Order: sequence, then structure tokens, then C-alpha cells
Amino acid sequence: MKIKNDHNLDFALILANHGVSKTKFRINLLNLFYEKESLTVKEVMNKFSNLINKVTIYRALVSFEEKGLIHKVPSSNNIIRYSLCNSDECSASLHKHNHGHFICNNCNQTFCLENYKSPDIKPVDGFYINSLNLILEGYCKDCHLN
Amino acid sequence: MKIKNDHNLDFALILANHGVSKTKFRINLLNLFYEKESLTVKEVMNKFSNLINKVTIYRALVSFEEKGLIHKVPSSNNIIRYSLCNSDECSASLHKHNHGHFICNNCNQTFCLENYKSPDIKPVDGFYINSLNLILEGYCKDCHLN
DNA sequence: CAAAATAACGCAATTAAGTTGCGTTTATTT
DNA sequence: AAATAAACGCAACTTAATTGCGTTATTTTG
Ligand SMILES: [Mn+2]
Ligand SMILES: [Mn+2]
Ligand SMILES: [Zn+2]
Ligand SMILES: [Zn+2]
Repeated sequence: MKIKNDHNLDFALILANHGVSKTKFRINLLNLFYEKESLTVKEVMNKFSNLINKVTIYRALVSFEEKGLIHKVPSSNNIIRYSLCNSDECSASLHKHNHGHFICNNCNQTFCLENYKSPDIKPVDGFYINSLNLILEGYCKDCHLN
Repeated sequence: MKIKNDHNLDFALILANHGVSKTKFRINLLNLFYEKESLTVKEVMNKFSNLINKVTIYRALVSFEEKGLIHKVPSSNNIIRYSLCNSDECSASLHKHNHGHFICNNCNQTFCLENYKSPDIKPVDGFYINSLNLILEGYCKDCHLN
């Protein structure tokens, strides 16, 4: 029992429970997702000071996604963002959050908007639904002023 | 008064009203948006049989967007989609639709889901909101079977 | 309506996100 | 500890998106 991170979580154990190999990098990557609401490949690269090969990051993200640890967040630019799955609301094959997410079109940070409740997922004739996301975009406090 | 399209609309006039130059291509492009729920650059290119330079398409889409004719549709892949603004719900600076949109992760078609009502836009402390989108993703009827 | 001004267009070159193959290293299983 | 499987790094590649610039089409003005 040697957990020493800001979340009192055993990230190696979480990885193991999801069938993901617990390498140093992947443990740190999972930790990172607990610190930031959402991440892009570039943001991960910067966080690791470019010491990790970008291909490794891409493949780790795909692996995390396949094993139900993270999911993609829709946005209007052409950069893929990932966000930690909420164990209450997400399963490996059906992702939703009960609240909206705000994406700043300048700094690209994302923020949870607890005020915005997203509708429940209900089946629709002939559509196989994998995810539901309520996306708000615009400028955050910092970026609006500039 | 020589309007001969499937929508009984004078696309040249609409362009003029929005301050967009009415070239043959842009008239046809606007027409195209009235036929398809959403479009990517590649889809536009194919519709014009690759006769229009892709840079021209990119710049026309940016122009349409700036003038409030179309807006981006968030998605989880890295390809930008545009959709016609709804004059009832969209303004040049604030875009929303009152219903969710479904994106097929295989054929990339989009479908309006009138059953899914999106919440109203309400101001949030320190956030400047430009758009609200309710995005559902998965597989459409055709692509689910394959 | 013709000239001047402005906006759109096409082409070539570039940037940057994302992917693939393969040999090597690290982790997991037996 | 040996065998198996997964992760990693590097180089090369693909493709979406952007930029510069000279040319052509549209719009504005006298
Ligand atoms: Mn999820
Ligand atoms: Mn709109
Ligand atoms: Zn911002
Ligand atoms: Zn489909």
C-alpha cells in the first residue's frame, strides 16, 4: 500500500483492473487525466517535456479508450481531445456525462458546466448510440478579455 | 425572378443579404447546404467532382461562417463539419439548434434527432458562449448492420 | 457603362495531426 | 527463469488545413 499522489488512488491498480499494462508512462498518464478535465496529444507531450514519443502517446490513448478509461470529447476544431470516463455514467461502450462541457476556442481548455444538465440517453429507431455530449464553445474568462 | 431550384429560394439573394459575393460556385455551395444536413470539405469537393480547388472550398466555408450562413458541428474525429444556420435559432455570433444531432462514426452522415431537445442557452459566470450543441455519436441504420 | 477597387480563385508549397511498419525493450504469463 | 505478449521509439508516410502570390471575376464608384 504505497500510494503517494494527490488523489489517494492506486493508478497501477486501476490500469490493471482495466486490462492495461502498467508502465511508468501509462501510470503517469492516467494520473494526468485526474488533474486535467481533458487532454490532447500535444498537451500530453508538453506535460512530459517531449520525452515521450508522440506515437507512444497516440497508442496509449487508443488503448485507454478501448479499455473504457477515457473517451473522446467532440469539438469544432480538428484536434482530438480525451477526457476521463466517469465510472457512474460511462461504460466502455456507452459514454455520457450528465452535464455540459465548455471548450474555450482560444486556450482550448475544457470546463465542466454543472448547471447544464444533458438529456438522458434514450433509444432511437435504427440508431446505435455510443455517446452523448452536450458541448458549449466560446471563450473562457481569461481568453475573453484579451 | 428566375429561381429554379428544389427549395424555391434565391440563393444569390441570400448571399447578397449576408454580404457574400455571389459567384457561381458559392451559389451552388449554398444550395448544397440546403440539400445535406452537414458537409465536410472533402464531401464538397466530391460533390463538385473535384473541379473546384480545395483552397477555394476552405475559404468559401470560412467566409460563409464569418457571415453567419453556416457554423461548425462538433465531432469526435478530426474532420471539420459545417451545417447551415437555422435563422430561427442561430445568429452570426451565437449558434444553437433546439435538437440533438447524430453523427455516424462510419459513414459520417449527420441526422437531426428531433426527439432530443437541447437545453436553452443561459449565461454562465465568466464564460462567453458562442455555441451550444447536443451531439450523439454511434452508427446509423445502414452502418450498424455491416 | 467603363474604370477602379475589392473579393474570389487556382496553383504550389508548407504546416501539423494522425498513422503504419518494424526492430527493440519492457511487462506479463507460464 | 524462460516464453509470450504488450509497449516503446524511430523513421517514413498520409492527409487535413494553411499561406503566399499572381490571376480572374465580382462589386463599387464616377
Ligand atoms: Mn466515458
Ligand atoms: Mn448556426
Ligand atoms: Zn480560454
Ligand atoms: Zn452511417
